[in-house]
Amino acid sequence: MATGAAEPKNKTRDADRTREAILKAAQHIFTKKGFVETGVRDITDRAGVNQALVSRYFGGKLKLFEAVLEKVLDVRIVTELDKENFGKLVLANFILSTPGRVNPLPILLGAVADSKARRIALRLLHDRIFVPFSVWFGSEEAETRAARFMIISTGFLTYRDQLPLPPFADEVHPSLRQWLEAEFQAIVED
Amino acid sequence: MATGAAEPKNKTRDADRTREAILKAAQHIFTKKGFVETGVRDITDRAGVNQALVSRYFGGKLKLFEAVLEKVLDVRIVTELDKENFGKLVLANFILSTPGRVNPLPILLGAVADSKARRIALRLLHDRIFVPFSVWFGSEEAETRAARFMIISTGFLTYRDQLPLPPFADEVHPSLRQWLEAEFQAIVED
DNA sequence: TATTTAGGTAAACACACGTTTACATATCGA
DNA sequence: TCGATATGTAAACGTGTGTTTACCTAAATA
Repeated sequence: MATGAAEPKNKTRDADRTREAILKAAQHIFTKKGFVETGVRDITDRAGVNQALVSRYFGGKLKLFEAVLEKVLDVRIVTELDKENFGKLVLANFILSTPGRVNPLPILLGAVADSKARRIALRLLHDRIFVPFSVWFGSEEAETRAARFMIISTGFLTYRDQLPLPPFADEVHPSLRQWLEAEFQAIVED
Repeated sequence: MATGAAEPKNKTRDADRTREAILKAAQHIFTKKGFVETGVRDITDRAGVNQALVSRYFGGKLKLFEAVLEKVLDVRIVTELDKENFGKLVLANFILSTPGRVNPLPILLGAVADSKARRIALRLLHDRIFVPFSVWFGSEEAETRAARFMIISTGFLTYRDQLPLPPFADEVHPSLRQWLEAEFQAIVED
């Protein structure tokens, strides 16, 4: 009761509302626990709906995962960047959490352990993140720059969320945060 | 037949040899498929032994995973480093594969999706890698440097092994390799 | 209001997988 | 040689989990 912000049960029957509730709950739990350790019942319990509705409305857990990714992967973020403040902007908008904006990378990374989910995540990662960033970086060594972005993002998020070693006792250590920002900035400058 | 280098069946009964065969097969498959997608039967089939022997000799899949990590995590590599050639040495000995030496990081990273396996991997990662590296780095910002090492290693290996995007068509692109080496070198220099 | 249909539910199903059990047999000491 | 023990095996077991089924009921339609 005190733990989660579970959705209240639908009193009136409304398929669209139910679908949205499932999507929202799924996004939350996939982010938190990863694809493999997230059960369909975890999602439907949180959404306050019946377990069968995941298969009915989305065609199964895997398709639901794909639907969550499609919903969350918003590439417009690339257009909001500028090379002057790339490091700061990326860190604020893409790596650290921002209220109102969902960071898709943790969900994507939560799929690497499952071969089927990974295939889906990989396709979206390529089309919605890697390619747009490559294009945005422009000509010289664009793919290498995009790879550097992916490597640092992936490494940092995995380290922070899955491998809580020092210096992550409470939050990101200032010196590490500073390094991160410089790393991202260097991608567009070096 | 043509695919794997499966162990031949033990003709003579020898518990030690069997244990070794299981460890060797487990190391191979854990590295290749990760903890979650590796089945006990996958391991025992490759080792050419009965499936029950994993539980009998190691106490279960999780304990076997721990035994593989214990066997593979060799910290002596830290003592072989020097700050002059840190980037080159780390890249050669710790990131890229070296014949005869097993890189423990992919096995460790293959456990992040499973909460129980992750706990084991995290403990060993801390004790056998993070702390030794921190100590080796020495005084100033040692933990931040160790974190940078972890982030870049983790990001690169995840990217290369789990998310094969460009520029990884065949092997590591030279410009990316060059960047990686410089990143590692900068950890001890900046 | 009577009928149909879409939305929702509980239970059962199917399958995968780690583990345990009961049994077989090679090895070795007395 | 002859038990005793260690080693190995096949089969069954228990459980977790995604999915399907059969059924129920509120909402919509005429």
